[in-house]
Amino acid sequence: MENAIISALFDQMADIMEILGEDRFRINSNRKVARVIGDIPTDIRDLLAGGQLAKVPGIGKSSLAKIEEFFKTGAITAHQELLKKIPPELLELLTIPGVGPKGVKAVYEQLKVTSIDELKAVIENGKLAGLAGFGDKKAAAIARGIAFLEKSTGRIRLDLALEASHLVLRFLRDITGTLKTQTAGSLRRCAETIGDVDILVAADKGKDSGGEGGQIIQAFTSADFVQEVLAAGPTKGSAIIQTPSAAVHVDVRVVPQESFGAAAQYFTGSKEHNVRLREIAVKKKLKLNEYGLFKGSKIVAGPVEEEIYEKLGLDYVEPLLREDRGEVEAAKHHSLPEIIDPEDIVGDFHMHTKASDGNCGISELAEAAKEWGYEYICITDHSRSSAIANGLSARQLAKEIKEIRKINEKTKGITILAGCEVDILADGSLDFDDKLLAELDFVIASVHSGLASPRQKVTMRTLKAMDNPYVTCIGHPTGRLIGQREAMDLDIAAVINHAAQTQTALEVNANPWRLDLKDIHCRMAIEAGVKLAIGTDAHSTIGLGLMGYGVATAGRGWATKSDVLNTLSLAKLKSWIKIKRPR
DNA sequence: GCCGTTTTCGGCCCGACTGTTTTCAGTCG
Repeated sequence: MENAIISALFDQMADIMEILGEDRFRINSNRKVARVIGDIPTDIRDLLAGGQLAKVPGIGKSSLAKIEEFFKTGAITAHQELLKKIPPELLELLTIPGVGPKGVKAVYEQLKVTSIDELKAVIENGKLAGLAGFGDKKAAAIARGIAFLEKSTGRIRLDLALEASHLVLRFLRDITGTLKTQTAGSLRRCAETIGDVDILVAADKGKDSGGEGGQIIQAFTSADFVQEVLAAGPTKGSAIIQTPSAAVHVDVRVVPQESFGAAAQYFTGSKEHNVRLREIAVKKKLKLNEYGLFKGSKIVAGPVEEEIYEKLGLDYVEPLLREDRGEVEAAKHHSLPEIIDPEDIVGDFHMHTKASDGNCGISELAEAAKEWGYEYICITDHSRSSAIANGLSARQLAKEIKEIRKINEKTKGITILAGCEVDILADGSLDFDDKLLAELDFVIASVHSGLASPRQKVTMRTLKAMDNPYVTCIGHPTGRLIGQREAMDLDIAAVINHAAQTQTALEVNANPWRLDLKDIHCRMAIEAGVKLAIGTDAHSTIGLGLMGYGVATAGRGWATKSDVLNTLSLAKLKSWIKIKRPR
């Protein structure tokens, strides 16, 4: 699938045009095309052939022609023409924090710098500081930016960002002058990775430099956990903080209480969602910024986030949906989904005990799950081929099933289902025979080997597994590990179609390393009528607490309660599973 | 380059912080 490649080409065209100083609106158009293509879950080659690509907002005639050209020739002429104008290595300079297109242009034209190493050299020999518009401080800031880039791993996982936010929130709430706090940005939207953690503080006199704002930022930037201060003004502080698990970039913004809702809206983003809202505001002769929605100088909405949407003639959009993926139109036409809430979840389908690679027993998990208010859980230890995870043999699984039944009889207040995370083998067959699988209440089938195999192979294995009447669900369907391992090259459209045909659920693995299916694939599955099964893949009682990440990912895919299997009562769940099985 | 419930042409979102500046450009989100 070439979506990612084409998206990157459009982004690169925008980068080069920025360095060349071309028209910013045309640059933005290319950026938008790149983003829109990146958000499309299916092969755009198919959409192009079917004529649907021309209808996608943001992709106009010119971009469509470029995409067609790419599929015909494997390249885009306009892109190659742009590449002739600058050395391609120059683009890496744009990744340095503090260096933008103008800076790149200046160092290239005046100092012949084309790489990060060459940039380091002109910082050291003082030539950069001598450049017009630069200076000692700016050179030092760029040196810090390079150092940060070299040690940073880029965007961080959701759980690490959440940990950092808790640390900072606890600190800020104890400061005099803090009236309210709120997480914003991509963390509030539960994006799968987080660039920096945004935290909002409501304070009196936040806009005055001598007021609470300055004091709050000062307290934040001098806190023990702060490793490096990147910026500190009266209303905004930016710092790298050290948590027990990671170094995290945190931005704190202080706003007056009367602007808190507008600021929450503004800083939650996404940027693209906000642009859409501000466009609507302009059409209504209003102005929207982080201090409020204004008619002239009069504030129309500000303290409460919901009112911003209301006054713009929109239904309230949940943060999870704010990605400019059709939610603004839906809010206008009152057709937003009522997305799933963590409270809707009544069970967890995916967990491991110490029989395979977990570290607690069946009863312990059941007792812990009761605390979550669940009606049922399903024990799903690994099968024999997952040797590295101490997978169970057929005999061991048969024994575990008996043990689960016995413990279930003694356990009050929750039902323990017998399941297994059975390996999908290289030929698409399963690790256990149907006779044993038929003993289980719930079967997750997962690919754990050969993830780098060609598209046809990994797709075939997954489709074949779904044909098995005892397979309830495909576990972590794409196999990705965020920031560590690429997803399998799965034909996701084929998998979703087959899941719909075979009454097989697709897992949303809630582990923040996985979040698999991811949001846009969840949405595609839902549109095809496929049920999602959210599982924590817990290896301990603590792991049961990961459910929220999975629920958020499904919500980002526009999932409602009825799209998710583990919102069903036990009786309804059982009859759903039965439909596929032989009578 | 894209788009149209004020437009098929003429617009296109908004502000904070920094550093290098005598009033603002660049970068970021």
